[in-house]
Amino acid sequence: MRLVTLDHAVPVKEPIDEFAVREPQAAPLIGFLRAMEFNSLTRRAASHFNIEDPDLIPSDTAASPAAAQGTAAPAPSAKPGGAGAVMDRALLTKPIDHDAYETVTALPRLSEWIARARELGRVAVDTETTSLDPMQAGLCGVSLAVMPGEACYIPCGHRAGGDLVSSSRDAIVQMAEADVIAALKPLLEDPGVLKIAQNLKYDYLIFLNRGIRVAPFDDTMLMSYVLEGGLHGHGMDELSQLHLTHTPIPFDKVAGKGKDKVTFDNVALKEATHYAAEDADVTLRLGLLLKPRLAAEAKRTVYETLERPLISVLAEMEYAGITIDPDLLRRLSNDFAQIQARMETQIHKLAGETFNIGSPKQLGDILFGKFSLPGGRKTKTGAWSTDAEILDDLAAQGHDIAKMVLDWRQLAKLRGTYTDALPNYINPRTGRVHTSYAMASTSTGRLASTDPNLQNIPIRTEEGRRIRQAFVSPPGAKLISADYSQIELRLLAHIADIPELKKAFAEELDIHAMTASEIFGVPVKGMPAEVRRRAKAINFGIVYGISAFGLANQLGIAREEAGDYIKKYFSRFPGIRDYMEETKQFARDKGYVETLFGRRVHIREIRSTNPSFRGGAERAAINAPIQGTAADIIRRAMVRVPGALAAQKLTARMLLQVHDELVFEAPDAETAVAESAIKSVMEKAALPAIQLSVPLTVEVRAATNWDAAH
DNA sequence: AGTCTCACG
DNA sequence: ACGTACGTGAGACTC
Repeated sequence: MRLVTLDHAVPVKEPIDEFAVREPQAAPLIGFLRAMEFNSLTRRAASHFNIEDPDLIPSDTAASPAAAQGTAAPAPSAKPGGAGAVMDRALLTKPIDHDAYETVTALPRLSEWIARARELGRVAVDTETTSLDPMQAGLCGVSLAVMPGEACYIPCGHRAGGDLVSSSRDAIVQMAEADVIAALKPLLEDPGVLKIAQNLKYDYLIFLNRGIRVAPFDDTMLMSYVLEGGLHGHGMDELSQLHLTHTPIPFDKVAGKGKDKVTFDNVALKEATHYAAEDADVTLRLGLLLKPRLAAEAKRTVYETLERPLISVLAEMEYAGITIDPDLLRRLSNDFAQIQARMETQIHKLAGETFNIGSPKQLGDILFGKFSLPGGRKTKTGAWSTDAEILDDLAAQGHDIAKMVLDWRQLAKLRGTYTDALPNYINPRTGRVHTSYAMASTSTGRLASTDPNLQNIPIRTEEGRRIRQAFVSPPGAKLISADYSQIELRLLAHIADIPELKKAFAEELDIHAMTASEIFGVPVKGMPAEVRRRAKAINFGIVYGISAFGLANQLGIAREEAGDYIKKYFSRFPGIRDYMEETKQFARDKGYVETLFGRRVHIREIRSTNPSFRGGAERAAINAPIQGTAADIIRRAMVRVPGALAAQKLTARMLLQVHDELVFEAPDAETAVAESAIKSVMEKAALPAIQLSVPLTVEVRAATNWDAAH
């Protein structure tokens, strides 16, 4: 296997595969114990994180026939465990002793810990900071764990010493941050030392902001996500409870809560050590426990190709951030506010009284109480529902107040969530907006974006698109948007193996028009827009696990009519019904479904006796392989794009991911070359693991703002 | 803290 | 008879 360095990688001086000792044919339980025994404590446990092609790693997904295709390298041969000690469950669950943790306050002791990590070839790492935002956080200290129960905390930014203050100077006994960073950098970048962390992306950014690119690494949160996604959350406290039957010290316990809450730099060193070292200790134990399970449960490829390499890719994206134009947003907000004010006067006039339009309760009371308008529906808590669907109906019946409330609401949404909120996210140091991607929060393998959410920036209305225009490129550069065309329907055609759909995509036909033509018997040429619209809704519905109720609701037609459409669809494409039935059965049997790449999505309520819950679970089971495979494919593209750009000496940077779209920033002179490189990587992203029977098509465009580029 | 509504794919 | 289109996150209001 050839190991190469990527853009931000350090040279691999001793490429040892920590999995190399795994016995390929070991039965799951035996394999688990063996792997635990041999893998966990081998010296020099470097992992090949810097591989050029994520598919060039040993096969472990034989259970997933499709995913096994592309695994080129043979399974590694067994080799002796070497210095590996036996790591048994007793050691991993040995009681936590907070007093056994060391507070490291000077370089000689820190050097000892670093040497110990080097000897073992691995170390668990955790950072304590002053903020959940890693782009603004101050560093309070770093904790390390080398063996279960053997952990330390290295404070370097505390303001409260507690007992650990120097009596002569009343200063806190701690190393300077610069000295800690300088001492840790060689360790954290040492290719021969595996760094284990919980939600590493956070710590990666803390270190990246201080000039360190951590590598190689493992992430316990992501191991858990791959093994047990959909079954439970993947936070450290939950994992500790679940796997170690240990409840870590709650953060509130050391930092307080409510008005007494302080930042971690104000926590006294002794308590800080208890808390921080415990986190590293627990993380190490979780890593030693979960890592062997990845191989034993044939999920190693998913972890190593779709999760682990994405950590640094996402961290670099978040680090880069994106420029927004606050002046444009302010002008928009003012425009919207003026229009809203006029609407408000009108609405109150029609209502015959002033009330808070933003209060669903008050609005419901006016519409359905005071005026007794028809079409009232109650929410599950018994209040009048006033959502857009209800108001649309009222507006269609000629109730102008409903239309006005709808328009008012749209502007309120745009102001509250976007024009007024986004400027507050501009980082004062970088002048840019740095979202955070949650890697383990969805059941399907999608990412989620928070603080702010940049995956739901408006696009569907003209007013909304004006907000998108505020996402801009810096002078001399362009934004490049690249998005997969119809990726989920293409994957449906492949996965359910529907000849007509595959042919339509091969010929790049209008898929919704073709569907309409097939089920309604209307020629594509001269097709009324309404017919195509209905077919489009059906196509979406299929991907969502269609129901007559849902389709009827979406199209505003009778359930019987919707049922007829579905019946027609299934008789025209019987493979779709087969896929749905087989997928439901698979989920019932196994409790999970899988993507083409072997990502497992557990479906918790698939055997529920509650028909409503079970129905929901069945639709989720139908949708997950499609949505999840699309998520896997764009993850693969994201892992490869930075290397592909660097290989052409391009400085273009990936900034955002919006499920089927990637947004880049590139110097003007680079845009054409970058566009074609990006398109090429994205369209080939399923290869070589999966040879899809439909083409993947990516549309790319460059402009000075996101709206124009999309 | 829970509910409702609505922004996105 | 039942209640659902799949997956998210944020802001305002309410209690």
